[in-house]
Amino acid sequence: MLSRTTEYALRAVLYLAKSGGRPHTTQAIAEAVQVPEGYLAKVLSTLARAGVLNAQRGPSGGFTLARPPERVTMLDVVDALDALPEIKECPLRLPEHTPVLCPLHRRLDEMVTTMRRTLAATTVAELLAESVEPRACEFPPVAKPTVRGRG
Amino acid sequence: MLSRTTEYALRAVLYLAKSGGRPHTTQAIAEAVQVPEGYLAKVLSTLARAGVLNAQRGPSGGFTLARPPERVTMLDVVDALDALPEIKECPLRLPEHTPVLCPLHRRLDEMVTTMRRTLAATTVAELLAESVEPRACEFPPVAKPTVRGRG
DNA sequence: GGTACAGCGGATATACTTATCGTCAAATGC
DNA sequence: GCATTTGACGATAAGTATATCCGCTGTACC
Repeated sequence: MLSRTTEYALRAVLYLAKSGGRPHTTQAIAEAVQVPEGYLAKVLSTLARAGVLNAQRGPSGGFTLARPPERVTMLDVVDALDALPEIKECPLRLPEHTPVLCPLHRRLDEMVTTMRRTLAATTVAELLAESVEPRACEFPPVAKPTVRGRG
Repeated sequence: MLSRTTEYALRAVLYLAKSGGRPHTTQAIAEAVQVPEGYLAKVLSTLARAGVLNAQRGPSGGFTLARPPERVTMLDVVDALDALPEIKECPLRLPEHTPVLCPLHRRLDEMVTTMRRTLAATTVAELLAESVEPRACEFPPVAKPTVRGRG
């Protein structure tokens, strides 16, 4: 339903929110949330461009949340990527379906709207708070001392 | 959100429901609902295999609805293709996320469930009934065109 | 049986999403 | 300045959804 890319982005944002304010590198996030590092790099860049994350280069750099978790919604993340379609006209472009959509596309539009509302109503902070009980959305331990370089 | 294939399928089913019980060929449907004929052929086959349509070969053959429109829901069509994901476990497969999902995926699962309910609650017959006229309670912001087609 | 119609199924092409890789540019510390 | 860290960006590959093509099979009618 939501793309894999969006799933990755949500996981990454949640991880950053949970891990406090200091920057985390792409590599660290990728290992923690189990997402291909090279691909995650692009996703994180997109989130930074959209203003959801801050990017900091150089030693002890990385990504941080651009706002406190209470002010980042799931919709912010979803919209940063490409996300939800707007159904504002019938794909057939029949004149009689504008501006009032035909019943089929009215239904579909309503579903999208409902999703938007749900996403907009849920902040990252809420997700974190809920995850205290039952057991948190823990991310796998990063036990392995990594060798530099990719892969 | 829903795939293009699903959109095609919904249009085709709606067309068949609207056009009465006699068989319609792939070509006729494709022209009517503006979908690439070769591709639609596969979609219609899938719908027939799923029991939503009946297929009849030979002269004056084609596709018909397998049940009266009152007993075909949008969900029947969507499910016939591949459609909505089931989010029954966290993609990270963390044991502590089963059987209770983490808050993130619980939200996503709820959204899918809501969509399913909406789709299941809407029959093809309802869509047809509504498409006769825009509902009285709706006031399009633009002057109404004189001629009105069907939806 | 023969012929025309229309769906069936496999092979192939195109487009978009997802993933990988290499090179560059900015930040930090010496 | 120079070396190192780390994100930015572009090119490319792999995978999946979408679309096209063509020969085959079942059906109706004569």
